Amino acid sequence: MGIRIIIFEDNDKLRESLAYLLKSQPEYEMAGDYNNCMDAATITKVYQPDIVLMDIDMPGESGINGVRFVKEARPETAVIMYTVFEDDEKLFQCLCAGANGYLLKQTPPQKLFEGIQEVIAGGSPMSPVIARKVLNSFQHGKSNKYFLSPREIEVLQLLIKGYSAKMIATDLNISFDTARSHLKNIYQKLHVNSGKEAIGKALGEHIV
Amino acid sequence: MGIRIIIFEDNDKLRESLAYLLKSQPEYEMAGDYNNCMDAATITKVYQPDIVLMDIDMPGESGINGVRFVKEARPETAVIMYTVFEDDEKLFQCLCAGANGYLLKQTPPQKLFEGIQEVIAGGSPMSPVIARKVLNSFQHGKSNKYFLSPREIEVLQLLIKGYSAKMIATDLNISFDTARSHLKNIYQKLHVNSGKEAIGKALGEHIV
DNA sequence: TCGTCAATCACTCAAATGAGTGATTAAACT
DNA sequence: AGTTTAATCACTCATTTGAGTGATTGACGA
Repeated sequence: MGIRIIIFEDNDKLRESLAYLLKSQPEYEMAGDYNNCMDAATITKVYQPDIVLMDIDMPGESGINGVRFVKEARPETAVIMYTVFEDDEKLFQCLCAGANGYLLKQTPPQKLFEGIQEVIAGGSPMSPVIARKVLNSFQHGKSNKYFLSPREIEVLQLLIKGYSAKMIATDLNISFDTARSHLKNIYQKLHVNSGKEAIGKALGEHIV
Repeated sequence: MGIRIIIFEDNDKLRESLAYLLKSQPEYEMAGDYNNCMDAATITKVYQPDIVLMDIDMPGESGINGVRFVKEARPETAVIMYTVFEDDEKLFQCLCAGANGYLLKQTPPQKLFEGIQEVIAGGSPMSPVIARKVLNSFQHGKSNKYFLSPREIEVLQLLIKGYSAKMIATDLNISFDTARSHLKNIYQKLHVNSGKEAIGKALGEHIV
C-alpha cells in the first residue's frame, strides 16, 4: 500500500498534471483530486489520505479553511500547502490552521517528492523563502516602528502588565501626571486613543 | 572568495572534524573555530563570516547568547544552530535570538552542506523534527481554560479590539449595563480586575 | 420540578481615564 | 547659539470604568 494522496487545486491543468506526476511514482497512490475544498472534511473522512496537497486560492472555500476542514476531520492527515502565495498574512493563517508544510508552486517536482517524504518522516517541508519568514516571525525583537522613546517603552511595558497610571508613577518614581503624560504621548505615537487599544496593538504587533 | 564560516563548538574532536570537513570543500573558507562563544561579537566583527555554526551547550556563555552576540554584531551573518538539543525551550530561545537555521547533530554531512547552501540562498534549513515543532507552535488554538461562555468570548474579543463598554453594547445590540456585566464576569473568571489586565492575559495566554 | 447558569438589564458611587493646554529642565544635535 | 527632544510636572473637565447589589428570563439537566 502506497502513500495515499489527495489534491485540492482549482487549476485543472495543474491539478491533472500533478496527479499524473504522482501516479507515475509507484510509491504514491492518488486517492482523488478536486477543484475545490468545500467537501474536504467528508472527502478526508472517507478516503483517509496520508497526504493532502492544498492550494490556497480556490472558488468557494479558501484553502486556508480547507486545512481546517481536513485537520478537524482527521488530524493524522498531513496537509502540505502548494501555492503561489508567499505573503505573511496567508502563510501564517495556514500555519495556524494546522498546515504541515508550505511549498511554493515554483518548487520543482523533485523537491515536491522530497517534501512528501519529509512529511511522512514526521518533518515539515518548507520552501526556503517560507522557512525564512517562519523563523523570522520568532525574532519579534522590538520593531519600535513607532519611535517610542526608551522611557515610553518602559511605561508601555508596565501598562501591558495591567498597571494603572498611578501604579506606573509609583513604580517609576515619577509623578502621577508625568505618567499620564507619557501614556498620552504613547497613544499618539501608536495612533490609538486608549490604554486598551495600546495594549492590543503592542502585543499584536510585537512592539515590545 | 568562498563562503566564510566560523564554528563555535566546545567538543574539540567534533569541532576539528567539522572544520576539516568544511575545509575539504573548495567552496568553503574556514575563518576560525572556537570552543566557546564568549568573544563571539568581536570575532564576528573582525572576520565577518557569512555563516556561523553554533553549538548550544558550551562552557561560559551558552550558544543561545552566542546567537545574540553574533546577530547584534553583524545581522547579515547567518547563524545555523548545530546541536543535540531538540527541546522546545532551547529551540524557541534560539529562534527568538535570531537563528537562521536549526540542524540536529545527527544530520549527515551531506545535509549540513545543503543547509549551508540553503542559508546562503536566503532559506532557513531545519531538521525535520525541528520544522515540525516550529510549525506546530503556530496552532495553539483557544485553550479557554477559564471557562468563558460563548458570549463572554465575543465580548472579550471586542474588548481586545479596544472597544469600550459602550461600543461593545452597540456592536452586540445589548444594553450598556449588560455589556459591563459581561465584562465584570470575564474579569472574575480571568482573575483580573481591569480591562487592560484582561487584554494582557488573553493575548499573552492565547485564550482567544 | 427544582436548581443552575447564561444572558439580559438597572442603579449607585468613587476612582480612573482621555483630552486639552501649558510649562520647565537638561541633554543632544546643528 | 539656536533647535529639537525626552522627561518631568500641573490643572481642568467630561467620560469611562470597576465594584457592589439586585432582578428577570429562558434553557438544560438532575
